Amino acid sequence: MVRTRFAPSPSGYLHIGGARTALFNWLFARHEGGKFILRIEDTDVARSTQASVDAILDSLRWLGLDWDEGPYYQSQRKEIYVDYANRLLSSDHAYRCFCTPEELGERRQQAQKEGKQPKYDGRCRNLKVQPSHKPFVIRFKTPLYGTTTFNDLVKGQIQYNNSELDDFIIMRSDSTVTYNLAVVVDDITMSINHIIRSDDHINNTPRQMLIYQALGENLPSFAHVPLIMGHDKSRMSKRHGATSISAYREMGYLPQAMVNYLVRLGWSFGDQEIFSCEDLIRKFTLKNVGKSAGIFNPEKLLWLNSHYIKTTPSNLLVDSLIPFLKENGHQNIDRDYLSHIIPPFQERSKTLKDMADGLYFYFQDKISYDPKGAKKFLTPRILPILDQITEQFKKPDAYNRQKIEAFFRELSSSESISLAKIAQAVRVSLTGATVSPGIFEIIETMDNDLVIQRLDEARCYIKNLSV
RNA sequence: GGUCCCAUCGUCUAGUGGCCCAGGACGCCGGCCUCUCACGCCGGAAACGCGGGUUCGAUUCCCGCUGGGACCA
Repeated sequence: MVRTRFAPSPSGYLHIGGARTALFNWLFARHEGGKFILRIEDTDVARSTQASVDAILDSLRWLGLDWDEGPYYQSQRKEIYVDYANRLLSSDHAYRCFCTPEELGERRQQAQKEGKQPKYDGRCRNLKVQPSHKPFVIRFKTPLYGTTTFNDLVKGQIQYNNSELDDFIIMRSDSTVTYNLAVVVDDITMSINHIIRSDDHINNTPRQMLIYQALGENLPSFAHVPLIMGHDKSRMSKRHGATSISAYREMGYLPQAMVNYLVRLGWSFGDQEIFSCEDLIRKFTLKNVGKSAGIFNPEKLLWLNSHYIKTTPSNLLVDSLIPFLKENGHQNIDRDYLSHIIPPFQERSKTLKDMADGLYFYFQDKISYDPKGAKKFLTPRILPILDQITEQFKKPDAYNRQKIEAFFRELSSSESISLAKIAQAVRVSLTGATVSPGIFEIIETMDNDLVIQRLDEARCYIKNLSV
């Protein structure tokens, strides 16, 4: 059975790149009917926080990436790592090194001066007599000759000369183990057989393979997916703007949009752009993952978001939307009513935030007029028209879209005034703005009393102008 | 500096020797629709980094260069 894992270190929010790695692992596991395991790499105590763990788990759930096991925490597995380090020591695949950091620093400088590789010179590799009370680190005994080769599921054949690899440290003098050992021990003990991770780990792979071999374990398959870059082709960081999943959530993006965007950045299925989750699980294979790094493109993400806002049934959108309305100060929103009024907004909102902002006039007691709009459209000339419209809407059966439109068109011809002028005047009266969804739809969905009230207010406004 | 990875429109990509004077999508430009703004629809500009091979024929295979990136130091 396929077993994949996502192993973030909890030193901040889940970022775009990490989310995509998690997504690929999840999709691969789901596609293959395998398991997806979550592991928290929190060995760096100084930078790891519980708040980060919570944030990461929260973002994964939001994206819909559920895990089958874990989260396991590296910080709780220290004895296991030490045990494995000792095994390597006793099987002569590792050795104690007593060189001090100062000595190593000197030798490195010396080597650089002579134009040599600044790698460890293997001085303690075959020590006859070991000092008894000096601190030591444990180094892995890397083969001096030969090559380490693997067939990466994304990149293809990759080969390293073992002579290029030095005797790297697997356990520090304070008995904490280094990254390469911890990862391998975790992946072995958690039976991970497909390691899908970002390609900045490629150079670690041969060292990790050597540890697997020294331990007599079967090698997993490796798949290194390219990194996501910022617009300037450098690795994504804060200075490229919003990079965390939670930031996009707060800006009003939908998880489906995020997933769809992320998966298409580096993976493709012919010319298809839109994928449902089920579709992705069915179609996802590593063979279709591209080899080259991709640049994060916020415009395309925004387009996908607007697509999903448009196509998601309104009743399924309200729960995600309500927090944004609350954020804008609107409380006690009726879900059914909300679901009833948002369809025209779905057509023209790029984010849930946009939508919440656009809906304000439904929920705000007092609206203020856009100055330019009021000046241009709320004129004495339009007053008698607004009077007639107000009268019409006092009739209970007037609030039907077809009837509203028919009435407006009649007015337009009988009063010899363009429909645009009438519509804009009513728009400003009801919404305060010159931009909104179709005015007939607004009248139809807005509370009848509120329509009358706003029209009254607009008429008062015009009357006061002429005084 | 060493090791490794990568290279099709501005961006994401399709393309696995002839179907490609290169297809789709975002963005951009123009038009249509129209009560405003959007949506939608139609149309347009826009790419195979360079140089050698291999081949009857290379975007597609091989080599070199250049460029970008990652890791280590």
